[in-house]
Amino acid sequence: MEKQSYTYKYPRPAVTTDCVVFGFDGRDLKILLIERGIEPFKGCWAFPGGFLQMDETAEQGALRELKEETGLDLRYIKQVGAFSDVNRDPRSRVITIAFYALARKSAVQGGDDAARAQWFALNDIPHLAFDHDYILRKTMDKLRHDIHFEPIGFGLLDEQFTIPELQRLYEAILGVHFDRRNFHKKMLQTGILEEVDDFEEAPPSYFGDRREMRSMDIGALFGGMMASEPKASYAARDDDSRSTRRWGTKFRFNKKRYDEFKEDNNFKLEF
Amino acid sequence: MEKQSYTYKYPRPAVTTDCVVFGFDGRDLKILLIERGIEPFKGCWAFPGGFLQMDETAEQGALRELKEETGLDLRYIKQVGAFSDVNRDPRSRVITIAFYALARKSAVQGGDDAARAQWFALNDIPHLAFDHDYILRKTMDKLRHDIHFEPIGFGLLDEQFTIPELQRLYEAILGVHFDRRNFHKKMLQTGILEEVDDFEEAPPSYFGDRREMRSMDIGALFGGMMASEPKASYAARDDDSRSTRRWGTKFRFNKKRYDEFKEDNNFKLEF
DNA sequence: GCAAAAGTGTTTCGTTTACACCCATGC
DNA sequence: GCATGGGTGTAAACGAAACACTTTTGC
Repeated sequence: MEKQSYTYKYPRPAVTTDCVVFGFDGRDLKILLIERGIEPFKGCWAFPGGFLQMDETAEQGALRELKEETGLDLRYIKQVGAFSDVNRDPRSRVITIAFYALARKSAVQGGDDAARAQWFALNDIPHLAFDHDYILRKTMDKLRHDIHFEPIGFGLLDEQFTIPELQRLYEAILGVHFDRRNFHKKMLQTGILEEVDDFEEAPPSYFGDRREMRSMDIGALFGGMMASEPKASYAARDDDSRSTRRWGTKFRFNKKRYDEFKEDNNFKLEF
Repeated sequence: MEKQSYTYKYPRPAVTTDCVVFGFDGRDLKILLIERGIEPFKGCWAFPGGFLQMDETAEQGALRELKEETGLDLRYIKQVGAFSDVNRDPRSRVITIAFYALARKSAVQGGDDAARAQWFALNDIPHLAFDHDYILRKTMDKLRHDIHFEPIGFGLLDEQFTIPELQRLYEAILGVHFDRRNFHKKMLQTGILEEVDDFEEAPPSYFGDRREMRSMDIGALFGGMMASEPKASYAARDDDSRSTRRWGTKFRFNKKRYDEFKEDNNFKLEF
């Protein structure tokens, strides 16, 4: 790699990206941090991130850095905003564009590929490098706000989850407690959840079709109206010796229903 | 003018700011645009904005450019976000940080200091330079969202305003129609408005024809939409001793009450 | 006098909240 | 069988939506 340099007529700030990665282990909301190996703030913890390259958007840059530094290969991030305080980096003028991302439970529990990446529970965050404390506050504000309007929670759970798991997540993010029954009711009322058969690791093709069908039926039922009972008959089905569980019902997020729901509500939805 | 240059080890994108300035003339929501005098997009309309300087935050830069280009001296802007598409500027890699700002009615009607600045009604926006069409869409989305949670409307009206004026503004922003009585009630019960004595410096007929304008405008606007019911008319009884106006009650935004209200509602308020 | 806008109160309806019981599971 | 957590129904309270009449002002 030969040494190059780039010259401009006017001074330019450097531009970096930072990514606040949220994870949820079933109890606490967590954040993925990197221990800095170089000055400034060597030894401090910071968000994964780095300098933006010329051929990538900020989103792409944030995802690339995230992968490089933590091994996490995510798809979806959401911009929090640009942070441009003049002295936020002691070396020189650096503007950062911050994002947040959601990692599924399995990613949180699966080890960290990167040596110096580590998950921290939200109430146990160390003092962070640069203005990352401030960025974190702003990002939390945004997450707490966003979760009321976008199906964010589902990005933090595995594809299949139970309503109580979802509730614990909401409570962890918002720091409040919901009534079990009302939460359950409200979530189902939106119609954006579809029930999933209990078979966690069903043989692919044989049960695959069947699960698909059943999901559609349930979806249609909920979409219709909730006046009375989703008393879906658990009739003759499922005599399986090991899975006679009548609770622990798994659901999954149905994007199609969500989009419809959004339109029906003129894009003003609330969770 | 001496020629200088700045050299960096790695390439850097240029960073600009852009400011979407909203105004409201009593009828339409408007946006302040600048006609570009140079390439690229010479002759096209664009948001006021320009290159960020090294000693100012993005907010400061946006306000500075706004003042330089339009004469508007505002205080408060809100960040929309960074736009970083690789090819959004045909010249080179330029990232922009976009903001929106709110200008009071009087600023809208007061002429534009800058030769090439002009207000455009929202439904009459020309095709804009760069990705400003896209930025505008995103900014509108954000404004429509924000107005439910922050006392944005008041920044677009003069310090004193009537409830119907406020309602027209909300309707212009959100593109919906509210019931007069419910709107009135809801706004008052938030407690963040305080009534202003009628006799306070009513700036006389300088803007006298504004009322006329307004009536006409409203008539035209509602011509097809007034679904129901101003029923019978009643004879005017002029036995009232004082012919002081019994309507046209002015209110003003009470920031202190607003802050209290916000706390009472745990910062989750809705308008 | 007439048209158009502003101000006000009540009823209806739907949503949210509060709350109790029974069933599965694991120890 | 006991503790823990999951699943469901229902009534009360609250807030939002629908809705009519009266007065002021300008012409």
